[in-house]
Amino acid sequence: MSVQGRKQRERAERERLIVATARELAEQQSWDAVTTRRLAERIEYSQPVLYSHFRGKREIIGAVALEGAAELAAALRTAASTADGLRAQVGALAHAYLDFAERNPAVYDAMFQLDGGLAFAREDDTPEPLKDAFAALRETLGEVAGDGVHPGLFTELFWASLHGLATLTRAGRLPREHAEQRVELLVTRLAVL
Amino acid sequence: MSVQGRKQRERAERERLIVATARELAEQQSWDAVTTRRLAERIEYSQPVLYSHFRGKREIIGAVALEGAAELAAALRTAASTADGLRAQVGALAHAYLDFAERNPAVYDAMFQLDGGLAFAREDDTPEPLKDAFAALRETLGEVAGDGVHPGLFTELFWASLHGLATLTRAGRLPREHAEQRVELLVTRLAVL
DNA sequence: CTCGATTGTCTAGCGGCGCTAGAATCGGAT
DNA sequence: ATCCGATTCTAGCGCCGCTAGACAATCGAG
Repeated sequence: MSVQGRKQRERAERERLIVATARELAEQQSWDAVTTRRLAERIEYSQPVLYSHFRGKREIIGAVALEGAAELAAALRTAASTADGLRAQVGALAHAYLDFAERNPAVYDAMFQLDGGLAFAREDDTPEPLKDAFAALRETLGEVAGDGVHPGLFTELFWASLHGLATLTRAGRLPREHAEQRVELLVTRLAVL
Repeated sequence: MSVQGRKQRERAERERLIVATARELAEQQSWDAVTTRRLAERIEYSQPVLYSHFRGKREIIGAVALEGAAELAAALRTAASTADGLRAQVGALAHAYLDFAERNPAVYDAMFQLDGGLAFAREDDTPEPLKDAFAALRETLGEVAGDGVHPGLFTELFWASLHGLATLTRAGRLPREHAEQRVELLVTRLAVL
């Protein structure tokens, strides 16, 4: 009865291959270059095979986004736990966030710029990895929200600021030159230490 | 000799029509709905006419973006000049910015999310309206940067925060519910009053 | 062991996209 | 009235996301 099992494993493996290949192609060239034809060619299957795993291109982007969210959450927790003292922790958290966006631009786009068909904001059906990445931010930032300020709300604001810095920098709207100073200013001003 | 003049005017008029129609269609439906075919049909010319005014779709988006930048700059200046006191001015500025993004989502996308082929960051060839919108922010925000903080850098950070709030809210990533409180918190914490 | 049914994969094609070459038409100057 | 240059259009290229239907491989029942 292990025949079915083997098939299932092979199928799951192929799904991982699709997601990994899409991500790779997006990082190498851009999401525009990730067409169903090229993706199919790279995994050495025909186009329709993609549609037996995902409803369409959106869902593939969504899968990359979820993978990215899990990695981001882990990176944030590592950064926060490595630093000593509140101030350093918040700084490390912010840097880790911006580093992630800078080093994985395509994944970051999949998460926050493209339509990956992922639900949000409605508490219930937001995918777990995304909630967890937010939770990772909140664990540290909740400590510096200040008296009488809701930790969740404070985290949302801090996150939005990071997101703005990340996207505007990457789009060439903000010179990379003083990126460091902007982060420092953000941490100093927003966090109550 | 006014024949040439009339033709030039008609041509300029048609160009305005193209930009206005693209903007309208984008706001009504979405930028995805703005295809060269549909756009051509709405202005009652054939597709290639669009290419006698713009290099391609990107440039049309860029034209909408520039129009939007000029409007945003004006809205920001009006807001700042209407309020009394530094604190109120900064608050009004922030609200005006977010209102603009909320009320003109397609235009905002043209400016900051889509590729309109506009240069940035390199001081020299950034289009005038964009520099001016940034200048409008700086005029007010420069007053509250705080001692020893470069006004331009402070403005960049404040702008990035607003941009983050605008995009994440519009994408449904942040609940609209406490939007007001987030802005208040941003103003209170970032600005040195 | 055979043979129909089920499952999996592929070929081929649909409608729509941005963009362009070359035909057709128009309008002012001679 | 006729020509010629500018303007506009028709038609079509190569690509996109997606899917119907043909075909092959695999499995379970007789």
